[in-house]
Amino acid sequence: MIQKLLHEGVEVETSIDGYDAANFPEITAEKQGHRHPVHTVVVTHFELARMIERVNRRFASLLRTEMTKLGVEDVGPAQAMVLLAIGDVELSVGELLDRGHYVGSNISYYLKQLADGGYIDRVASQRDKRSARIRLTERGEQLCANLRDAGGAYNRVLARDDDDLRNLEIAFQTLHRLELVWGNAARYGI
Amino acid sequence: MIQKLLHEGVEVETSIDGYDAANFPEITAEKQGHRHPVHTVVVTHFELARMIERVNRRFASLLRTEMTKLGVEDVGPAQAMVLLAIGDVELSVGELLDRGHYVGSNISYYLKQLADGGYIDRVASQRDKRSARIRLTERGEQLCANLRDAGGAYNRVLARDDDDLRNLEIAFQTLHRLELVWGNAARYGI
DNA sequence: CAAGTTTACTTCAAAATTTGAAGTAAGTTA
DNA sequence: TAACTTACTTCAAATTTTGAAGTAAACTTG
Repeated sequence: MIQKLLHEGVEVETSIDGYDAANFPEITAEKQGHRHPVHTVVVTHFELARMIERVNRRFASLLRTEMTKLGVEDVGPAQAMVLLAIGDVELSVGELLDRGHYVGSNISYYLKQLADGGYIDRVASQRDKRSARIRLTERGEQLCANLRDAGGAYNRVLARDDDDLRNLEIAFQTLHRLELVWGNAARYGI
Repeated sequence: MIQKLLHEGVEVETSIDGYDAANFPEITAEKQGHRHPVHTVVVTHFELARMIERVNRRFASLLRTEMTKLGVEDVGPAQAMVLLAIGDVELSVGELLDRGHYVGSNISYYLKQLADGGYIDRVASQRDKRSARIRLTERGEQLCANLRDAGGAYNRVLARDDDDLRNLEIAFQTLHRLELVWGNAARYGI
């Protein structure tokens, strides 16, 4: 029964928290013609992608707001994400590319701005002089720390109890699976 | 014990599928100083956001590839996402804005291109002539159908069994919660 | 070890996307 | 009916992303 649905999408049941299928007419419309009456919706490949796109947009604008509050003017949210991706370790540009699935020239561009703003240091590796080693400066660490501070409030709202923790874990790992599937498909075809 | 962690992040346990904490040194680095030895990582607010950003990038490039395969040249993946957001119903620009949390001028811009390409029809509403009613044309529906067709393969890979289904559901709903929390925070402050 | 290849990144220009301020025209309200 | 709000559009500017070259160091192979 479920197998028959796989061409169409992924059968799921509601509902976490305030979520209500009625908010998603475009989804509920797709459950036509199968047997479960209520509290069963079908999440397709594209539903997920659209959700991810929306959530990403929301987060970017949130981050922009936080940065404005912090008085950061010289770099934008995209660059801040790069800083967070670097974290507290020293790494090469290539490693950074892997971390965010960025395109090379894109990261290069961001790193230039971040270096100009004094948020990172770049040193040519001793072992391999082609490879630039990147690390946060005091200033970069400070910005990350401030952002993480501001983020604490969200962590508290999002993770109220064990159920939330479990769900966040599953969401994280499922997204990772999407990342792999979509990434491999891009490289080798599905 | 968990409550103490909430300032830092969300405690979770591994692992779905091929996921291995070793792939995420930036996360495992954060589990310093708490008691679980292995298979326990901390997913912060920003870990999730970065994951979402990455997955979104992957999907966009996948979509671009699919569209190239289909020979679609006149619109890009962002516009295709708008088409998918419209779906098979007729709606106003405002409703579309809500569906994707777009900015008005942005959607206007996309709709112009989609209309120029013959993918959508816009008709002024009879009841309220300010309001444009949008709907897919034959051509728009065809593109969506083709994309959905191509997407079937991903649905099959992603949803192999009941466990997958459950996880995808939870991921979807958890993302929806993120959407709400991040969105409300943006509007009212947290 | 010289010549060619690959790797690791950078640069630049062009394209795509997003934002924000200003505009228009229809509806609503006082 | 004047003022305000809503629903969108337009345009210019900013931001982000792509893609094609380019550079220089490291490998590899005859």
